[in-house]
Amino acid sequence: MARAATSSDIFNAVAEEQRRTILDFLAADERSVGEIVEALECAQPSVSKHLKVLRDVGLVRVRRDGRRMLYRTNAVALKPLHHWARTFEQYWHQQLDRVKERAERKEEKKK
Amino acid sequence: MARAATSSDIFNAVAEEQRRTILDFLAADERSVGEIVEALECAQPSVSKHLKVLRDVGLVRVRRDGRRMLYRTNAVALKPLHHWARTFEQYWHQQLDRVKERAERKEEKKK
DNA sequence: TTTACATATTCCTATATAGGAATCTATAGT
DNA sequence: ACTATAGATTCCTATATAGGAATATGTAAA
Repeated sequence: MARAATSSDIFNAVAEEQRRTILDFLAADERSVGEIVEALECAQPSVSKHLKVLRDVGLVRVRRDGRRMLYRTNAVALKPLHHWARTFEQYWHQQLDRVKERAERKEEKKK
Repeated sequence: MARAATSSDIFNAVAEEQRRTILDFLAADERSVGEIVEALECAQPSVSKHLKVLRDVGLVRVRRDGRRMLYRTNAVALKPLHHWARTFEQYWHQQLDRVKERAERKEEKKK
């Protein structure tokens, strides 16, 4: 079997760096495709394809304005990613604590 | 060009669901490959391959115990993912606020 | 040193890109 | 009705899987 489709879920969709950059760029305000192309210095068809993937998984919303399409990040759709990463917070605190302890024991020995 | 390698960064590595499940499973305690195979109901070679990807990006650590290999999640390596997702927190709060406002305006009209 | 057990690696195949080029579609202006 | 502009879609290709089967490697026990 091949890798899961990029548009099968948000994890696969944001695996591509350009798509993360697009989400960053569209987070605060809506922007046209042309503005994204200029900001990313990326070919227009590539941007359109990335936007389709992001649309398919609900990470961006679109509305038409004349002949331009205005895209905007749908931040809420990133919650599952944030939530998953967050479940590991407790463990990395533990890890840092262990590092600290070791450093402190070393200090003790010096004395 | 094809998709970036799964082992090119943590975002690509965790795009695969099985690999996320493995990270969940190895978060609290170290486990042998056999235990992972049993827990995931996944073929042993597949698990070994997933573990290699996770090792390559630093998401798991290994140590040998006799003829078993004990793996454990290196939670700290997930921080960049958490941090990136977190930058959108402010935006989804704004979104939820807008939804709330709309609901409240509706309530007002009813009266 | 055989034998058994635990993992890792190799080989194979179907599939899904990402990017570039070319083309199609839709809307606005004249 | 034309023409120009903004985006979307299609076609093409090199590349990287994920999973299954078979095999190799490494360690422990008899």
